[in-house]
Amino acid sequence: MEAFQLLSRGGIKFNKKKFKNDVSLFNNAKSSSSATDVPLGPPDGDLPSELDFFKYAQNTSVKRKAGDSTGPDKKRRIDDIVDKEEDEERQIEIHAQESNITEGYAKHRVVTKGFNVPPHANTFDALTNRYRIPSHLLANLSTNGYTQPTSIQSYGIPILLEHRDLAAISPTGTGKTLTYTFPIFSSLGNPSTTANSDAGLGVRALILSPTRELAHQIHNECLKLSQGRKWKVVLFSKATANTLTDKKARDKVDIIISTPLRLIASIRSGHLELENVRHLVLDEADRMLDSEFLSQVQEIVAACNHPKLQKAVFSATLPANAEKIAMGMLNNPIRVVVGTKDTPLPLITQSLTYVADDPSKLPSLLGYLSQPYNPPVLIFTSSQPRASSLAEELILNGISNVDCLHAGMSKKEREEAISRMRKGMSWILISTEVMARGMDFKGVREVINYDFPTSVQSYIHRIGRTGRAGREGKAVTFFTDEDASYLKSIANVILQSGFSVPDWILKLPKPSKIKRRTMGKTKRPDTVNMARKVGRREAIKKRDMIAGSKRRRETADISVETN
DNA sequence: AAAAAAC
Repeated sequence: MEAFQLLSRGGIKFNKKKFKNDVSLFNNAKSSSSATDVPLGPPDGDLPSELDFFKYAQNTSVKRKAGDSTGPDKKRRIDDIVDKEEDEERQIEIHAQESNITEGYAKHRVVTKGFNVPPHANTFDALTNRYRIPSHLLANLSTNGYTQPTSIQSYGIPILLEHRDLAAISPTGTGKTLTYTFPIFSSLGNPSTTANSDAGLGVRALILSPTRELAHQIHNECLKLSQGRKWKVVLFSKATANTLTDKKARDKVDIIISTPLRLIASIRSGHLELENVRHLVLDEADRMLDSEFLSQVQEIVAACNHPKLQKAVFSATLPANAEKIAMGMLNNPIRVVVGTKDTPLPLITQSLTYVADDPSKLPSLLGYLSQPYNPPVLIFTSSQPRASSLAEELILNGISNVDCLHAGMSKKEREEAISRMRKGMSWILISTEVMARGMDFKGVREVINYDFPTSVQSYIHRIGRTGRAGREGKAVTFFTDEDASYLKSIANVILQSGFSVPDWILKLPKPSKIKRRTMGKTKRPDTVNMARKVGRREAIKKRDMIAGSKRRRETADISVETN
């Protein structure tokens, strides 16, 4: 049934002319459970490209040279030395193969690059044959439902277990967190609280995250793996930092998960030593290495001065400049790319919706929400005030269970919003970029980009909040005339994922730098003010029109899964 | 390339 619905939804909904006459025509792609509402599928009997995951897996061409494969490491691999290539005057082996691991429906291509890449492990059992994995760790895997490693896990875990540096690029929702937490717990020896002669005391693993929420989520994952042993895994905050001002207390810590600035505050105040850290992980690496975070991260990396420090960076996206910085930080790194770089999961059905201008967005959204949809829905705006005001606006329009989350809110408010989301109590969460990366809400099946994302990376991470762990998802992106400058690049991403995009968008010229600059300066008004000025009348009309929407929604296909 | 997030 799910597959049928996905099949029926189609790709791009776009109708510029009609919009000018009637806002309501822009109630876009529905996901109804009622069979009568479901439009007919594509006329041809072929599998639509969005469901043809194998095609997706083959999307990227890899240069193949026939013949020569007589590398020194040939025996490490039975099947897959595909290519050799000169890279920065060094001979680097390229291993490429179709992974035989199925994640949902998707088959991912995995490409590794680097010296002496350890063979991957297709099962967790294969890992135990090759490495000494503590039994409690294996037990915790199965208790938490990890039966089969994902692609990134089967490649990344052996690499990290052999204490190699790693740059891992794998799509959203494919199990990156476990890829680095598992080897940490496996390699850490004994908790600092017990006899631990070889590795010394104190924090020996450090995981950095760009947001508090993601750090919190990583901490939860660590707790799952640490069950039954006395690991001290600290989610670093002002409060926890204050419990560690005593060196004796710090010596009991094994793992710290933190945002950069919080950690730096403790280093500078002399209340934290990182010289025994053997595992350093940058999650959302490209974000952590962009201009605002870079110097902070560099300061932390410099403080981790243990000679056996292992560094690993993870992300679903890694643009060239970020990769360059990352590779410069790593020592003899192995690079693993799962799937096609900078391409979202094929499980996410993507579409673009034209909404003319900013004032038209609210009526369009209300129209969208008057149709049956799958809560909880995650909605992205471009700024904190716009997130808050849109939340108010939806509530004013009689939509219940609306939550808002941005970094301008208090820690407590943020935690409560997350908690309601996890419990399935929110139907709609309106947020900024703070929620764009890493957050794993298994129930989220729809993402709406109310404001256009300002980068391809942002787009990929935002829509990656759905379609997690092999589930289907749906992503709708509003665009206005103002978004023309970025439209083409996002449209290319959608095209690359196997969905169709109107021709005229792909033919858009590259916007001049001057234009881009002026566009960046046009300030978007709050959605509230905007609604008062222009959209209010339509909004009220719409509200009356959709007064029955609650009734309708109750009969809609509501399946909220909680974590 | 640009806003948000980090304390």
